[in-house]
Amino acid sequence: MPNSSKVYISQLKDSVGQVVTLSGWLYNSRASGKIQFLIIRDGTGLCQCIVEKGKVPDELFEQLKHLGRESSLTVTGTVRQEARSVGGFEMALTDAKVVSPAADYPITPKSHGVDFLLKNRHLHLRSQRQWCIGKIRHTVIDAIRRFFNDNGFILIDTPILTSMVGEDKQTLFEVDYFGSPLYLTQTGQLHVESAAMSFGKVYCFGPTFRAEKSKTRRHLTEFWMVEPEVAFIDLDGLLELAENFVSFIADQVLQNNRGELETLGADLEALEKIKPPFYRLTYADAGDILAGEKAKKFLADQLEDLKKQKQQIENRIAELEEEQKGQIKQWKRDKNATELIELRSELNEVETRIENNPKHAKLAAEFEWGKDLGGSDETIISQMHDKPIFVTHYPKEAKAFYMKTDRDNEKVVLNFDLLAPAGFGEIIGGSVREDDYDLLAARITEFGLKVEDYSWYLDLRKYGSVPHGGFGLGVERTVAWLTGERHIRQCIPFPRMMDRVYI
RNA sequence: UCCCCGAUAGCUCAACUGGUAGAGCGAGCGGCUGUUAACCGCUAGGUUGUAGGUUCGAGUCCUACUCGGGGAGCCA
Repeated sequence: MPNSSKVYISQLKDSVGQVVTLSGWLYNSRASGKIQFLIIRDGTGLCQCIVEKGKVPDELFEQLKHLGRESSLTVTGTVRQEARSVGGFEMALTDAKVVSPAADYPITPKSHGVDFLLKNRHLHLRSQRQWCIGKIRHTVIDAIRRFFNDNGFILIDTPILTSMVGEDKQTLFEVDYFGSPLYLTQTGQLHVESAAMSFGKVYCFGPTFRAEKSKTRRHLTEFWMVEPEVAFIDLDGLLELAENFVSFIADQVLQNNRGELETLGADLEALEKIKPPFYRLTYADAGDILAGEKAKKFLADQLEDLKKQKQQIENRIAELEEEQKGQIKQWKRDKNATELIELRSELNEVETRIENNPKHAKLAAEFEWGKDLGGSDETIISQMHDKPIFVTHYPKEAKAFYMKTDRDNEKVVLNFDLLAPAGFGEIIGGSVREDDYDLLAARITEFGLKVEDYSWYLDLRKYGSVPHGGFGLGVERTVAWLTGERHIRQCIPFPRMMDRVYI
């Protein structure tokens, strides 16, 4: 290569008019006789490269014409502004060197099923959608650390191997630790509480493990969670912290990843709305909504809507199928076939929702004070709002032993869940912790746990106990919500699901 | 643990009430000087998840199993 400077695609705007060199992979290519369009990705973005016959050696022209997707290569050319090109810039090639040719790359620019993509996860990470999500996940994690670091919180690394049972032993992964059982942590909370008594404001951030047998789009067995814990704070203080925190994350993503959000088709307008204050409901309020006319009407309207949608899709399918039977041009026939495939998959989804709607309505109508809110209940509440919703003061019996009883109403605890709007559901769970030694010891016993096993945890209530609390935010759920990705398994590079680990 | 749905070409999907498997994409070859998941022509590509059953005949019906998807419970 001649003396051209090496640049990244993200910096092309500073190189207009100059001859530069890019290194990357062939994302896609189109040939049109004497001109070729190569889309190259280098990790920072996409760039269209123009290869004109006569401007490069004939041999190279032919080589590039037959180069497979995801071949690695280095290209040199002149950068120019070009509105028609992805990213707004393109490169007129004068030279290129294939580093390593690739053939038969399994992932094509057309649609693929989830199973296929997960089996090819190591390659799928290269595709646009995963790349955008990965960049946003990076911003989310960076925002999480920055928010706490800039607000006087100290990072505490809690153990991954633990003997403590935070919530329920059945949902823990057991590990053989030199002959005796130990568990993969499902929360750093208990440990982080002790650190809060030293530093005041702390947080832990790491992977967490749940052996829940949940096969849904919002579950992973291994996921990342950040858990702040603050001494001398009450429920209102926690809610305020949580809404500022979540708003900051959303704002950072909007500032740094607008392009990625657009590529993903995220709802930017909805994201702009994520600003304090969030909605505040008590568990009792939520119950009234669920069991009342409002939710009933909401779900009935939704069902009507879905049925209308279904009818429309079916009509269109019938129309197209009729057309396919007649005498039509081949290209029209192919186009219809593509549309039919899309419509059928849409229809499938709408039908599932129609099927689930009455079930969810029934569960909501059967709301009974004392039970925890179900996943579908949270979805309904979430769908009824356009901003995140706090649900507070759950019944004591539905929640963990460490949550502080409301001194004004002994039946409920000072806890909260934060539900993301538009049907995404829970992204945060948190509470004020029981800080009274005797009450906590009694709760431990009530839960069938041994007080001896929690002696160090109880010590925190023995030596200078203070009101304190915290919460846990799920990174993947947050990323899924912000990006509009329907399944959280797309929001972690290498997802672990129940009975299912690919690479 | 329970409920619903599915498995057909490398991928995404068709095949009306049982009649002998077809598109698009991808791959290969050719055409086209501005393409945007380009387009056009040709070629190759299948023991219809496995095992059994009903039938003159099974991708289609029945049974069991395997694998996958969605949801409930539980949760971030």
